[in-house]
Amino acid sequence: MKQLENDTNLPRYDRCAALLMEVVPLIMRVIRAEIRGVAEMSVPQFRAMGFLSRHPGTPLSGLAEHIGLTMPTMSKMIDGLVDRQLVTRQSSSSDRRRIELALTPEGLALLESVRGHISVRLSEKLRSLPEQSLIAINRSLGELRSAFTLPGEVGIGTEG
Amino acid sequence: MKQLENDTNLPRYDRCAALLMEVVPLIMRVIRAEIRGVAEMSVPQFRAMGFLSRHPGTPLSGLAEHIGLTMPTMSKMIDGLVDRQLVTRQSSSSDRRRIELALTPEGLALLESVRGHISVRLSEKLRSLPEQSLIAINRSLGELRSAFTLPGEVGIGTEG
DNA sequence: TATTGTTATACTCTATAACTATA
DNA sequence: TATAGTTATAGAGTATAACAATA
Repeated sequence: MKQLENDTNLPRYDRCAALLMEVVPLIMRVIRAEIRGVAEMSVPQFRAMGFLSRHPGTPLSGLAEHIGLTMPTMSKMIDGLVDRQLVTRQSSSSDRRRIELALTPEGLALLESVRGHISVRLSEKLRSLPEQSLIAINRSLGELRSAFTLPGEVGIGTEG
Repeated sequence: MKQLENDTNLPRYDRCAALLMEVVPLIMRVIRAEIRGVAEMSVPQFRAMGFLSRHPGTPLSGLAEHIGLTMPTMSKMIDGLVDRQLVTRQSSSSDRRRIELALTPEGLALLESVRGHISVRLSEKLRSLPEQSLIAINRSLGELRSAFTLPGEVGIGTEG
């Protein structure tokens, strides 16, 4: 079954996939622990706040869709963030069914603080690597981002 | 603030950290969706089975510690896997307080099946990248694995 | 009638505390 | 008394279904 023309690259893909299966959860754990520890917040909450920082005024339905949660789930999540005064929830003047969500200044500050803490923690781990490796890793991560970003989708560090 | 000797590399670390924050959750979602979709299983369940495939006979306490869950949580998780006939739970002959955990043949087959499906799904995403990039990405992932693997810790694709 | 959001309910995953059996 | 594991209970986080308000 490896005779087909398209299969010549499969071992390389397999190797890459196996490495991703191994490395990605390791790094995800660091990120999750930092979000929890610094802000007592789940990853989806953090992603939602990141999205709102880029798209203030987003309605609940749009946010739920972008983050990949149902509206009831997002509604409850926003309840909690509003209670913590990290997010504002305001009826739209043009369509009173809609609510426009945005970060409070405290929410934005917390978001930036968490991002900074994650960056510091990840950098600590990266310090063992030589300069030349970091250059290559940066390029590789940029290519992985292209490969895994669907049109309309966003990442944790940027939009959601 | 960029004049300090030690700071010359900081932007590179920052850039790398920001990319990780963005890329890692994207890939994690693909992996999680595949585990859920193929095996109706959570990521920790999948990791536990991966660990048992490498360390059959592990007691509950050891598994809980390696996966990073409490014993009650692991006990309930194993309940479910035993009910599904993916894991066996057998009292130790030398110390009857302990139970020795292992995969059933069905459990091992499911584990391998899920790994294959994840690999296929990740490979699909990687197909857009040129051969040369894959080589560099493989090298980069290997270095990231080194940087993020603590002694005794394991990855999803290998041990846990 | 369709859309936006909330409430009701339930299930999974997780934890801490209390308990049982064994050492 | 100490250890391995389970049971009891509780709190997030998620979903589907039913509901309310608005268009």
